[in-house]
Amino acid sequence: MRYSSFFIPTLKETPSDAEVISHQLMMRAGMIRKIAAGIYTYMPLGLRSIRKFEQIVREEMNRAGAIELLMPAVQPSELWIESKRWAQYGKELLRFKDRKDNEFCMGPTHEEVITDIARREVKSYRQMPVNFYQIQTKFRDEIRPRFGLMRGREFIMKDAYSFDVDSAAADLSYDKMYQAYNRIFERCGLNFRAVEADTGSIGGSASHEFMVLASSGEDAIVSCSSCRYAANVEKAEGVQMPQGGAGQQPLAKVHTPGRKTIAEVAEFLQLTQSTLVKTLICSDGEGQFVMALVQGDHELNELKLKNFLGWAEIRMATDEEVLRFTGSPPGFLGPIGLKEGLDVVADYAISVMSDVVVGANQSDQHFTGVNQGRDFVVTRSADIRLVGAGDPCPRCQGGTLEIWRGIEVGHVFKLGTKYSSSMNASYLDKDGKEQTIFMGCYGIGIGRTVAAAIEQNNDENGIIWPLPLAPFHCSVVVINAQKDQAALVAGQQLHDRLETAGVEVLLDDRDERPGFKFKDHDLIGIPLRIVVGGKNLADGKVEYKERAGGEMTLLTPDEAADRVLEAVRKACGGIR
RNA sequence: CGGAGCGUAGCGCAGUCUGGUAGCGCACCUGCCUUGGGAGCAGGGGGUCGCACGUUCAAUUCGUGUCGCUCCGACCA
Repeated sequence: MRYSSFFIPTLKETPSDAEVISHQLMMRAGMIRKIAAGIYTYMPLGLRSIRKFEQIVREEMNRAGAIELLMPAVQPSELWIESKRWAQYGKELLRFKDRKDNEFCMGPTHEEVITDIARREVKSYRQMPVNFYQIQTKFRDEIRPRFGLMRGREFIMKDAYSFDVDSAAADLSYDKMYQAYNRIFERCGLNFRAVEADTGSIGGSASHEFMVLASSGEDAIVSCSSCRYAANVEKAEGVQMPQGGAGQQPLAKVHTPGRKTIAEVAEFLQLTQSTLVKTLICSDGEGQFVMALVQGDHELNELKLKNFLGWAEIRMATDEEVLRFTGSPPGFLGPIGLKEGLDVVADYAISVMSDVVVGANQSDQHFTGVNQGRDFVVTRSADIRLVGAGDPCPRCQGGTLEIWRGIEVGHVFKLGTKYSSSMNASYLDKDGKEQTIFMGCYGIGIGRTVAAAIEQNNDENGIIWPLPLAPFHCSVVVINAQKDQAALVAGQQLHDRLETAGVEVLLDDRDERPGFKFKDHDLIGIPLRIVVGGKNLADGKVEYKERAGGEMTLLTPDEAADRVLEAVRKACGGIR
C-alpha cells in the first residue's frame, strides 16, 4: 500500500477531550474520529487493527469449536420482558418505538436473542454441546462514556453462548472458552491476567475476567505472590482470622468534639486506625437497612455486602436516615444501644478485635474499651471488606496479595439455567424426558482490547504496536521520493517483494521531508521500518529499525526483507 | 443523578469582565526554496462566534432559556 493512496489523517496536537493515552494516540494517529459522546468512526487505519484482532478472535473461537452467526442489533421488547430484564435494565438500555408503536432496544448484549434461537432450534441432547458466537456492534447508553474506545456507548464485541445438557458439560464448555481466551490474548502479545470476578447484572454462578494490566485501568485486581490466585477486588476474598484474645478494658465514654472521621478520632485519642471500628449504614433503596462494621483502616466492599444480603441494590444511607436509626448524625455511629430492627453485619476482622473504639450514637461522643459480646451484639459475621495489597492469600499458605490496575477486555460466565428456565429453553434427553439447557456466555471487547494494547505499548513518540495487532507490519520510507527515482524504485521493489510474501507494507512515497515522515511512522506505531534513500542506497544498503527499540542497522535490501519476514513469522505465526 | 466548566475556522486557543460585526498557532491552497527527526519566505481561502428569545441605535460580548460536550462525585460515618 502506498501511503499517498491510503488515508491517515494524523494530528500534531492532542485533542483536548482525550484523557487517556490510548484515546489521545488513536485520535492523533488518525485511527478514530468522534461523532457523538461515546460514538466513533473507525478510520481506515483503526479499522485495520480492529480487523486484525477480530481475525485472531475468529481463528481461536473456531478452533475451540464455536460457530459464527450474526444476530440483529435491534431487538424487540418481548424477549426482554420474558427474561425480566426489560424492567431490570435501567437507562443503559436504549429503547425506542417503531412506526407501529412497538417497543425495541439497541442490543447491549444478546442472551435473549440467542436463547430464543436455541429454544426453537436446539431440541435434542444430540445437538449439544453447541456454542454460537458473533462479532457485532452493541450499544449501551453509559452514564459517562469516556476514554475513547475504552468505554464507548457503541462498541464492537465478540460474544459467544454455549449450550449444554447439564452442569458438568457446561463446565467443560466454559473451560474451553477460558483456554481459548488465554490463547487469544497471548497471541496479541499482551500482558494480562485472568481473574475471578463478580457476575454482575448478567447473573450466573461463576465467572472470570481477562484483564490487560495498565496503570490507567478502571478496575483493581489482586494476585497472589506465590500461587495462581487472582481476582477482581470486587470479588477478592478476605481471610477469616482466628479468634483473638479477650478484651481487658472497661467500657468508657469519651468526649470527641468535632472528630468525625476515623483518622480524626484516631489522632485525637492517640490510637492507630486499626483499633477503631468503622460503622456504616447501608440501604437497599427499598426500605431495608443494615449496619455494617469494618476495621477502622479497612474499607467496606459494598458489592460483597450486597451479595451477602441478597439485595438487588445497595447504597449508603442518607444523613437523615442515619439520624432516624441511631439518633446521631454520621461520624459518631456505633453498634452499642441500637434500636430494635437494625441488623449488624460485621466483617470477619471485627471478631478478632478487642478493646476497640466505636461511635456512641451521639454527637461528639465515642466509646473506648468496647468488646463484642459484652458491649454489643453482631447479628452476622461475613467477609465484607475490600482486600488490599499485602493481605494474606485466601488460597495458599504464606502468599500475600499484590494489587494491579487492569482493563477488562474479556469476561466468561457460567450462566446455568438463568435464561433457559425463564425463557423455556429445553431439550429431550436420551430417555425422552424434558430437561433445561445449561448455558454459558463469553464476551470480548474488540475495540477495548485494541485500545488496551496501545495503553500498554506506547512511548513519547506514539504507539508501539505488537506485531499481531499492527495495522501494517512494516513501513518502507523512501527519502526524497519525488526527486530520487532510484530510491523510489528500490523502495517499490522491496514493498512488492514483501507484500507478495504476505507482509503488510506501507510504502511512504509522499513528497515530505524525512523528519516529517519519521514522526508519522513513529506516531502510528508501525513495528518494523525500512528506510530507502541517499548515500546508503548508493552503497547497496537500506536501513532496518524496529519501533520498539533496538539499533538501526544497515543491510542489503534482501537482508532487510529477510529480517522483516522472520519477525512477522515469529510474532504472527508462532503460536498457531 | 448531584456539582463544576466549556461551546469562537478542520484542530488547539485568545478576544467577552469594560457592547461598536473577530484574531493567533497548526492544518489547508498557490509559488519559490528546502530534503535524515513535524523547515523557511511570500501570497491566499475558510467563521450566521452552538441554537432560540430578550435588552440595546448596535450583541461573540449583557440576560433568560435550550442543546451539545467535558471534568469531578457517587468510600462519607
